[in-house]
Amino acid sequence: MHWADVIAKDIADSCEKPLIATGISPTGIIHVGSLREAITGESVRSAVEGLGKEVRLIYLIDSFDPLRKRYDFLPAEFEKYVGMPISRIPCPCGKHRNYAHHFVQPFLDAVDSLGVQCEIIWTHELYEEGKFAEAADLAMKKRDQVIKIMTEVTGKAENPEYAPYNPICSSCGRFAKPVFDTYEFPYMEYSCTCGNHGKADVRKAEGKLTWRLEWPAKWKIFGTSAEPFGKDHAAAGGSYDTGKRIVDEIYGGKAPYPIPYEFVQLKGVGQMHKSLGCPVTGLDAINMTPPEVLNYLFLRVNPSRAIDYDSGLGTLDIADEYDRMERLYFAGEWTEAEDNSVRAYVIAQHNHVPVGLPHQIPYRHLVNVAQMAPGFEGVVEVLERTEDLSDMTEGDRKRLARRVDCVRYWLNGFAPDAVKFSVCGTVPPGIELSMNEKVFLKSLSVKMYDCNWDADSIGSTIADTAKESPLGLKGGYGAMYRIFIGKKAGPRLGTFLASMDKNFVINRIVQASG
RNA sequence: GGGCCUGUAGCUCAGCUAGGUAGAGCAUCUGACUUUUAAUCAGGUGGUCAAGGGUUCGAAUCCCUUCAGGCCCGCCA
Repeated sequence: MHWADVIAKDIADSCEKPLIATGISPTGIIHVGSLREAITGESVRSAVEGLGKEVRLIYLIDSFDPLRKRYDFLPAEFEKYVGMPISRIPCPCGKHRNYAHHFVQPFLDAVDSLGVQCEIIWTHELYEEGKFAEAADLAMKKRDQVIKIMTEVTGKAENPEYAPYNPICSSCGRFAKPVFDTYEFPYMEYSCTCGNHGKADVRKAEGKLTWRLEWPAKWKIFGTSAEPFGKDHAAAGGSYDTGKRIVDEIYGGKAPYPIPYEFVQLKGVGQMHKSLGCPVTGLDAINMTPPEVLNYLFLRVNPSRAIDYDSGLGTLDIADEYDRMERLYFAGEWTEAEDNSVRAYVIAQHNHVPVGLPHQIPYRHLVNVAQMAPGFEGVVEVLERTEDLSDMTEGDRKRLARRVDCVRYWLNGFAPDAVKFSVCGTVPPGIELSMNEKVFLKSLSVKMYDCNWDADSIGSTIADTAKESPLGLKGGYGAMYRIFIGKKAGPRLGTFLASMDKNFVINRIVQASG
């Protein structure tokens, strides 16, 4: 059974109306790993839904987290915002409502395009609405017990100064040091490094629970039944362990069914980190991988397995594999070894499996075609030279358009040079042709005048001419690639040349043969 | 120091909570298509399932030990 089905079954068996929670802390640039969490959550949600249960997925944005430091990608003036909640820091680019929005908005768009059906919840709004008041009050009243749990679970030395709740200074807007012994609901005194003393109202957004207390508070508030989280939280003595006891002993609630997952690494680069910029951001991944394929990428392996995200040729492999699974699914026949992947394909649709096999264009082929013609219509034109596209549905066209965009994005920033080509404006300088090659090109140029300008005719004209030459097919093709794109190999010549102007092609051949 | 995860064909991974003769894709090789390159198809090669021990009629699968790699442990998915 696929892992998402196993988890879904457990959840469906133990909850009447399951609620899956997931979230993100948008303190910096969002990376591919964040996508794993969202997709894992949505996959479990749709699998539970498939079992006939009413199920919700909420997406919590930790918009009230403080900015820890001025990251390198932030302008120098952001130094002054360190220590403030990110919902109250201005947007770095000026186009969004605040800092949190700036980093999370593109990601939310991405999540939307992946078909994740979730309710977005902003943590800073929860604080403003006083949703955390009860938890904050309990945590403060039972602070001794909280500290006891912390030391017991983490095995670290007891810290009598441990603050379950951090007030925000009314003067400078940064998190300040709480004064514990005068606490009386709802007011908490504090003294700030800026010299200000004051009182924070825990019913208002005048302070924040620390992460280890906030997480279980969310479980209690929403009644979370399952939640995916990174392995950092899953470590022994980590925040899931402390949260489990906090929610039970302090708040009187229940911990969710845990779905820990391994981190995603970049192939050949290593671990990603939100506070450093990363070479491939979550947005890049979204832009270069079709959404359905990205879903599939995370679904095909167990959450416990680390993923090396390959932004190179691996992107093509995974798209091809996705298409193959799609074909198997609609053919209704596959081997046992493929069972898991076919199921991953189905879950990747989030209960919206197409009614019939979509019109597939091989992804690798698209990489070539996208380089032969501009725009989407241009691509369609080239494709139509060799293939009947009349049976394409509106959905097929949309998918193709999206894939073309992805391929272009990939070609621009991530594709290895080996797959890239562009038609040179003249015979590339430095290209030396042998006498045989020149003779071949000369006789080819003559035949090309009489050749119909379609892929098949061009292909056979070149093949026939090459076979008559001592160069043979291989040598003939090689010469053509060199004079057109300056490389030893390239896309199939028939379709490739057919996408260009006949006179241009002939002129080039004549030019090179002289 | 504590803990989690991983180790199956060159690569990416199924199979491990049904213990019963090792699987898929990619790559590679061969052949077909009277176009051998980067749109197709059909075949083939390829693994003492990290190592050792135990349970069993039988173990990739369950148990123990070891080795290797990755990662986490009051910020981080």
